[in-house]
Amino acid sequence: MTEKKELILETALKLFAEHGFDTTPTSQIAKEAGVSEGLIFRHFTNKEGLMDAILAMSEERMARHVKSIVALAEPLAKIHATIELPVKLFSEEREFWKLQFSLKWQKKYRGQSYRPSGYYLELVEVITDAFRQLGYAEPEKEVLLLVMLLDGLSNQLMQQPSEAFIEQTLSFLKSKYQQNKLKS
Amino acid sequence: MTEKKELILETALKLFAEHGFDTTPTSQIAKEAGVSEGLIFRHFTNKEGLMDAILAMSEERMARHVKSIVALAEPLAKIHATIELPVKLFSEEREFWKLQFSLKWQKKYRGQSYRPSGYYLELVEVITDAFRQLGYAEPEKEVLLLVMLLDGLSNQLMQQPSEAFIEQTLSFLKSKYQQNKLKS
DNA sequence: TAGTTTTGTAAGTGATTACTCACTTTTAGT
DNA sequence: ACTAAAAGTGAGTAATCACTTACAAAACTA
Repeated sequence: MTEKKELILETALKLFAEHGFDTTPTSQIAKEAGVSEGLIFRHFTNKEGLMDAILAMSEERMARHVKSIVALAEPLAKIHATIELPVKLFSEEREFWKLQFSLKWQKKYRGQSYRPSGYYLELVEVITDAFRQLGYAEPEKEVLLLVMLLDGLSNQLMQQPSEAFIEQTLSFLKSKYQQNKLKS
Repeated sequence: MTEKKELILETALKLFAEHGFDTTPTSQIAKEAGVSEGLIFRHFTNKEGLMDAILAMSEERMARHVKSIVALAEPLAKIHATIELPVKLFSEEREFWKLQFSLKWQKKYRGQSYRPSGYYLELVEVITDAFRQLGYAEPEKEVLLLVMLLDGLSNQLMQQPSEAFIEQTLSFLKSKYQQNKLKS
């Protein structure tokens, strides 16, 4: 990976997240990266290839996070770590995950490059088990509920809320999942 | 509203929901509507004007639903009706709401045409009150949680789940909000 | 029915776009 | 140092796009 190739990737990520894939011309990417437009196509074949390369980074990054959650011993700790996941993703690589989430709604990337990754499925399994261990009556449904909740949380995070809001929301969510709670 | 004008709106809605705003050429809209391309601009000035006209319909439709929820007497009934809202929206006008939700992620329509409508704010107020009446300790936070949950549910509904899945999920969600539950 | 407005069309137009190509420069292996 | 491959450039190009314009048909109004 040459320096300029990496620069193209970073710039494209930034611009795609900011303006969207379709509304970001390759000419602009080249210009802001300080690179000839032709180089983009030398390295990534076409515009979609550029997007695919960006998407490929997603798997790796998500893998790190999922691994660290799976490694936790306590089932409750796993659930709490999962709740924190969206916030962590957005604080680390805001542009990247913004793009990632917006893609879910685009037909082109549904079912193709953006299919649920293996790590996502692993996380679901692990959390299902965590709910089971905690004595929840319907662990599969609880996971679905948690997934929906985190989707919604990501939605909130898109709007750049304050640190205080995030803190508050997070602890409220966690308070919903505690040892001494009803598990009907 | 002439027949052809309405035809343009319907066709544009369908295509925008299917392929996205930026990736749907006005030429295709005209072609599928069986209308000359120029007529689109006669009626809606430009492509964005067409989108705005579609968006304008959103307020009216949402208004109907919110009004019927607000009219309910029991606070718990209000909450359950709110839970059912996304499913109702998607079953009635799938394409329309798909477009609506995908717009949230597009910079162009965040904060502009797609700002939280008055009806949304009214619903939030009403549901906050419902939670308060039910004795929940932090009604404002409960509403936020419910909003996130329904965002996530809408996400699920995008993937065209089975009737059985919807039924199951809905009743599970409702079971989380019941009179005899903990209200910490 | 004459006149005016509205609705509709077909054929453009200039700008923009993703992508190519012929070419030069840099890098790396021997 | 020689050479071949890889990295990089910049000037195209064909296609597509949103939008315009000149004009005709239809619908309303008097």
